[in-house]
Amino acid sequence: MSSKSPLYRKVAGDLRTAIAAGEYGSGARLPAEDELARRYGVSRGTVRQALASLRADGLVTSRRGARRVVLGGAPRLQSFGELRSFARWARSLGEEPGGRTVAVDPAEATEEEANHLQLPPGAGVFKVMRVRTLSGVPVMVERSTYPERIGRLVAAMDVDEVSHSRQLELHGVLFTDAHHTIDVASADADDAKLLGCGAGHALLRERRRSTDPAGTPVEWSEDRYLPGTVAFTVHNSVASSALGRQLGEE
Amino acid sequence: MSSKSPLYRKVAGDLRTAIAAGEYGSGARLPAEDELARRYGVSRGTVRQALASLRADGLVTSRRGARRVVLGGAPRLQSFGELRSFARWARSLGEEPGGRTVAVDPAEATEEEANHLQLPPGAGVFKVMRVRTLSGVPVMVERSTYPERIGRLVAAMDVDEVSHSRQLELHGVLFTDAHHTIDVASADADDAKLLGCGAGHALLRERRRSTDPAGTPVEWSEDRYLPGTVAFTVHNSVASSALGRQLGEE
DNA sequence: GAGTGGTCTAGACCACGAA
DNA sequence: TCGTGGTCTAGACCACTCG
Repeated sequence: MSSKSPLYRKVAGDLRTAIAAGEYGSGARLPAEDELARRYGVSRGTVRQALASLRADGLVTSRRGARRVVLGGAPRLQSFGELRSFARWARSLGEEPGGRTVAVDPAEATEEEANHLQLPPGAGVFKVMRVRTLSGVPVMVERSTYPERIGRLVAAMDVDEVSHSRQLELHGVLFTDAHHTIDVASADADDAKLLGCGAGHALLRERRRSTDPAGTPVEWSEDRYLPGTVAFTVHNSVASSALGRQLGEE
Repeated sequence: MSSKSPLYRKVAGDLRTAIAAGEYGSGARLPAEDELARRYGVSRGTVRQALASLRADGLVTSRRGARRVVLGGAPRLQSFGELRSFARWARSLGEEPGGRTVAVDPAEATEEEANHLQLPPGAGVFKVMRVRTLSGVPVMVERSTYPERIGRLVAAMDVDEVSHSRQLELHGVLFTDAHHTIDVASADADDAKLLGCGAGHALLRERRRSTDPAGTPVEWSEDRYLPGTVAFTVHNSVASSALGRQLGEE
């Protein structure tokens, strides 16, 4: 039982489990911070850190003067609570992820690409197109642009490699932050062929810029999903929650 | 200058301003926590609270051992960093929001509605349909379902009232948490007429369940946007960031 | 090895909610 | 009024990064 993970994780994990198990029905009040601190033999600050994480995930409310209340947890689909690769996300839903690389092209970065990857205009990049499947069924076309160093690693991978991000991790390339933009796009000829829909068919589009722990951009990607196969979910709250997430800016 | 807002807000605000003003170029390193604490005459904990908020918004990285790095901030579109009403969001972009109520109907909650609003099956609700405009151009159809008490307040409002949420605030009804699901839907006859598109046209759909500070559901809404008029943006990071946001769960 | 962020403690005072 | 969460302090030790 040697635990190398922080205490607040243990506390948060226990509370998540208890909530998931229905020990606190929807609308029930959580124990007070002091009570939890006593129960776990930790300081109140540590308990608050655990609770902040539940709050960020939209599992509980919190306001001054009243105990925290358990929110009726809707089942999560593609939650943005934490950055996760397609493969890891699929597996967490009990689906079997797949992927096949359709094209790998060295190229010079367009102005937009150079901008997103913070490279000089015309710098060398690798463009990779992949079909992603869930249990064998094509659901998404992924077009990623990588800086040269990373692109080389991707280009060397098997075309049927399921998780590029896993492989890149093994080479010391980490994806730790991402900024996503979601809207609707129209299927082009490639999309239509790969997804088996008509050209011009509307697709759910997610564009993503991922960075490593040092803040260096490592990937610029555009994913197009067949409608009905996935949905994205996000939780939100007004300014001034526990431990000061989110500011407000008016 | 009597400030009733917390200290960490002041610190966070200053840092945001400095970053926005380009005082720390993209990739630059922020001052150390101790340095900021000394500079503002506050404790390190307070500085960390401020920095956690920047982290949550995707403005900076943070990892043990190295100074925080400023991320190249992409311009935000419809950011989910903080819960904001359509009207407030539009104004923050310099657009002029508008809205016209098309229909208000008392009804019995369907099973789905009762579920989302945590009401008994068949409870009385109000269903409200509205067209939302940006600078006079229709961009979205909003179908909201309210519990009876709140629905009555909405039903009593002027059909041209721009911000229902603002009015509800004045009546003591607060929206503090929301859970969003984003996908693609197809325009029905109402959508087509109100948005001026063809029936069957693909729309960007956001479904939302909002709750008040006590965790009581106050609104269940389905918004359908004309593609190209708005996009949603979200920021994300892997587990274990400053002040323990997000857990990970494997 | 020095600097830095991550975790944790043990206090304190205040603002707010509920009884 | 009393319990509760929000804010804040002043320390401490450790794990990690970087020169």
